[in-house]
Amino acid sequence: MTPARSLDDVLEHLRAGGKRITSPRRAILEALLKHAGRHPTAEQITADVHDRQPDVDKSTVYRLLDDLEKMGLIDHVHLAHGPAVYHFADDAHHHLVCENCSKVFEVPTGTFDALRRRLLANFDFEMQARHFAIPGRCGSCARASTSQQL
Amino acid sequence: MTPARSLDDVLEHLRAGGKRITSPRRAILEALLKHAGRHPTAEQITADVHDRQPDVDKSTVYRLLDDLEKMGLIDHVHLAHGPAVYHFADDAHHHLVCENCSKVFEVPTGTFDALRRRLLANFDFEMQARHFAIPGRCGSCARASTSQQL
DNA sequence: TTCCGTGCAAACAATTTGCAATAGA
DNA sequence: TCTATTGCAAATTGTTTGCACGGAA
Repeated sequence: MTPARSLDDVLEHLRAGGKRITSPRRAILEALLKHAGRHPTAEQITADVHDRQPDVDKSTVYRLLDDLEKMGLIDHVHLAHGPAVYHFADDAHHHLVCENCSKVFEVPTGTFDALRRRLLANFDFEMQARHFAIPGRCGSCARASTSQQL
Repeated sequence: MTPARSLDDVLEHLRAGGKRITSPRRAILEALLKHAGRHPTAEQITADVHDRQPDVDKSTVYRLLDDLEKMGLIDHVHLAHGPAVYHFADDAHHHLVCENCSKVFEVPTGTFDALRRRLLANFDFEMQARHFAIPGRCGSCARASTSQQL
């Protein structure tokens, strides 16, 4: 996957996919790029767009996010609860979410290779955890709480 | 965890927790027990209850499911998409869901021991995957589709 | 001139909540 | 009696959809 991390880059991908370049799309892409490396929700992206263009509707944001995902430029991830978050597809990683403090930790995809092989060998199942975070408890929350198990 | 798989058993747990025994609760528990070993949704349980007592509201079902979970009698699991499913807590296992055919496969919790240890050692993170299924593709769907990767 | 893309409003699914009436203990 | 529990309706959250208008190509 060629990284697509500049506005021109993504616009080019859009054009190549037969999509039109519009002002809402520019604004959404700029917001997305601004959040690169983080995990923005559709709502956060929409809020960002609204700073500049208050009339852009959230449905437009969702529609473009869908398109970008179909084009393989971005991925969505469901954290333990709440809305999906988005990140660039070339920034491949898996996610751990603390169910207590909601912090998100990124781990290299290789971390799951052994499990992936085991599920394939023992259960004939091709794991695909890209879109779902692994929930649990981060170290500091685990130590902070003397309470019962999660 | 003492298995609680008979109506009397669960009623006893409820009483012990200071809860009242009511007719809606009996019906919900009977439906739950009838589905033991499967993965019913709140809606399926409600439908079941309605066969006998059409006036029981789904909010009542949700409220009892919450209570039972707080008491440690049942667990909920989020499959890849759609509603949560419920199963008895003593029937501990993890879930694989095929994103194509939606079939659910149960795997022993031990399957994840190595990953659990690795996440703890490398990332100071206590994995708790009980409430979330691992999505992917089951063998037959993987072989059936000559299409692209998930 | 074509359609694609858009804002708007409404629909959606799953779940939660407020509230007054009811019924267990 | 006394308060937990219930049905009902409405609110919530995150996301999707139908539709007619407007603007990119």
